[in-house]
Amino acid sequence: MKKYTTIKDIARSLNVSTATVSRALADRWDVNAETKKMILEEAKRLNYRPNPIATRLQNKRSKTIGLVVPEFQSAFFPQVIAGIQKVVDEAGFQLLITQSQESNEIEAKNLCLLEDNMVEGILISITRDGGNDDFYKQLIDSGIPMVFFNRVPTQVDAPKVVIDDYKLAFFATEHLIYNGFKKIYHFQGPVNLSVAKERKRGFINAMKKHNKTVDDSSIITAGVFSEKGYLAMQKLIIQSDLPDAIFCFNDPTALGVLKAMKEAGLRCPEDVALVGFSETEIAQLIEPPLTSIKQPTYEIGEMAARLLLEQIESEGKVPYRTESLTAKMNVRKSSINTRLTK
Amino acid sequence: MKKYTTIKDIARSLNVSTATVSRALADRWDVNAETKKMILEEAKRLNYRPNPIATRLQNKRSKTIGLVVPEFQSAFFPQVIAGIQKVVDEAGFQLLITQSQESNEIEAKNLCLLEDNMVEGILISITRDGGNDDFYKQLIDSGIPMVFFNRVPTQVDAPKVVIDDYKLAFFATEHLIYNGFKKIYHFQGPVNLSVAKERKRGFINAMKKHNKTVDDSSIITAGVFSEKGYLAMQKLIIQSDLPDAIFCFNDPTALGVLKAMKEAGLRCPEDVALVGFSETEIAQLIEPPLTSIKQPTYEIGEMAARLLLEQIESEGKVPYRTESLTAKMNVRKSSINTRLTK
DNA sequence: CAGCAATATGTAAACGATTACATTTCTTAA
DNA sequence: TTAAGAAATGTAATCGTTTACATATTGCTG
Repeated sequence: MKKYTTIKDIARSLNVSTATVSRALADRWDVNAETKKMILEEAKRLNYRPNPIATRLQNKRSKTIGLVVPEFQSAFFPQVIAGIQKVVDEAGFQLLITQSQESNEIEAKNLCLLEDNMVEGILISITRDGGNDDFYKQLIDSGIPMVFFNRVPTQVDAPKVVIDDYKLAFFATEHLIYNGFKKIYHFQGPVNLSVAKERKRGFINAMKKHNKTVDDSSIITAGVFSEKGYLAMQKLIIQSDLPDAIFCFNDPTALGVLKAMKEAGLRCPEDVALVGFSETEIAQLIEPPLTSIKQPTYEIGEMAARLLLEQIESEGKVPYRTESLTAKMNVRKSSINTRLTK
Repeated sequence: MKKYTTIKDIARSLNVSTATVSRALADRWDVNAETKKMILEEAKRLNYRPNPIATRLQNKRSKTIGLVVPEFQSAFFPQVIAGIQKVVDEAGFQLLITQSQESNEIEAKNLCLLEDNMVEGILISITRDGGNDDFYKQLIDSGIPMVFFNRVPTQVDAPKVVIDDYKLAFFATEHLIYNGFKKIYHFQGPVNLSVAKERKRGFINAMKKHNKTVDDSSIITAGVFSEKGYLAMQKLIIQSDLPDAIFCFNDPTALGVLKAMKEAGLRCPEDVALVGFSETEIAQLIEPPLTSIKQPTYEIGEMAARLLLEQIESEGKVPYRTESLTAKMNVRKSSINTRLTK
């Protein structure tokens, strides 16, 4: 095990008390300028580094915040994490990152782990199965602030960071309608997820506004991964029940749909147009480039971290608020009606 | 701030000393069975949880290992991290994840942070600029074991986990040659990266073996991101200096190349065939599906974590070893010579 | 010159846990 | 009967840092 220089080493070598050293290093007013200089020099010479563990024990603060995300295979969460990291680093906190792998059980285990590590607050985006509402409430009651982002529980009262999924789903659907597509389907996400519900609601209301019928057959559950989109689309192709446009819950789903289409010799957007959601770099790289909703991923992370730090510093005295960030629809070739433009 | 139950609370409430409580909780032999039972019950009643910070200070072990990756926007590192997490969790260690953002400076900062947090070991994949060799050596000398994976330094003596980049690059190139492509180029990665050097070496030697000339014009530097591949390909197109196949350093580069090709009306593989490296899910989803080398990402993470734990537990008494895992080439449409098959 | 700030430093307790050593009580063998 | 050992528990130091309080020295005012 490595031997570190401690405050005692400095004190001994300089014949002063550890208290003085501590004060000098903390740059307090009540220590002689010369002594301070001497101590700082000696500290440098001995390559002194404060032991954060001791500091934390003394200050009764872990200076750590916990993070729980469903996964980080897709590009979305890594980008959010980058934003979180920045804010958390600047505030001198550390980040403990965990993955729930879309399982409520693992999520609960992760939360316990974070609690055991005395995190001062928790950032979380819940699993697609809806998470552990009671546990969240318990943690918050016990004094650990939580901030939810992106995937948030409806029944828990806490700060949240979201985008206006409803509005953007509405826009996306209207965009397809204005482009002259007649038979529009929605491939919805996991039914337990509030974001999925909101996007679906946006789709339905936009359709209704334009007097288009929405029935059971026009809303198909297709999960979060490309595989599910692929299978769902294959099924439609076999049934010969093809819409002329699909608004997908997210980009991976849309990519899966596209794959199934290509295999069946269908062309996008000529045969079926597509719109995705929460785009990543790939949207622009594939053929055809995919129309999608660009979420401010980095900013979501920053904002969530800020709200949490706010709760921590204020010791829960600041009222909860929900921040809704604006996203943007990027129209690309996959949703342009070629018949209309000709 | 939350109030936790401590060992003192239990001791006080039961009128025993903290030493006895500590011993009972650690399940030592020298404590009366009844006392032990009483203490365990009281601990449960008071919902006692040991304070990990105090334990670490006392034991001088942080039970934490640090991780430094260049980024986690691409799918590669997140998958590796998943493998690391598993092993590290099982060993009862925690993982402190940091990102160097491909900058040597940030990497050095991250390493300092990890050192300050008394991590017991470090897992690292270095930046594309070649990292901080001297710093690594210094850390290892000071007693912090390090294990390098994927992107490893050549000058530092330490355990490493890699795949046989040379061999697979050789195979990939031969695959293109066997497919009858005549003019084959290599878009190489950052010149400071050993993996880039190895892949280039594989390319060159495969070409030589088959008596094909390799000159300056057939090896083009294109970095790690799709943007660079895109720009490099645009340049070739403008110069009308088109090969009939390109072996790319990685998939993002290949995707960038593909984008430039599509914009120029070129078709893959008919006009230019492509092979990528270290594939992710997208390789199968794009059109045409991309031939690429599939790395055992999860296993790389597991192996790296295991080697590190081995170093930690043995206190550096186990000799260093380099593990080379096997990767696999997945041949897809992007590299099939259509002229040949007809 | 008494008395009081202001300045600078030291002493010691504290954070929560662990553990070497000391102490007490009880067995047990010679 | 007694010395030695086992069994169970307590005392106090320790990890590295912070800080309330005590102390000592100096300068300044009336």
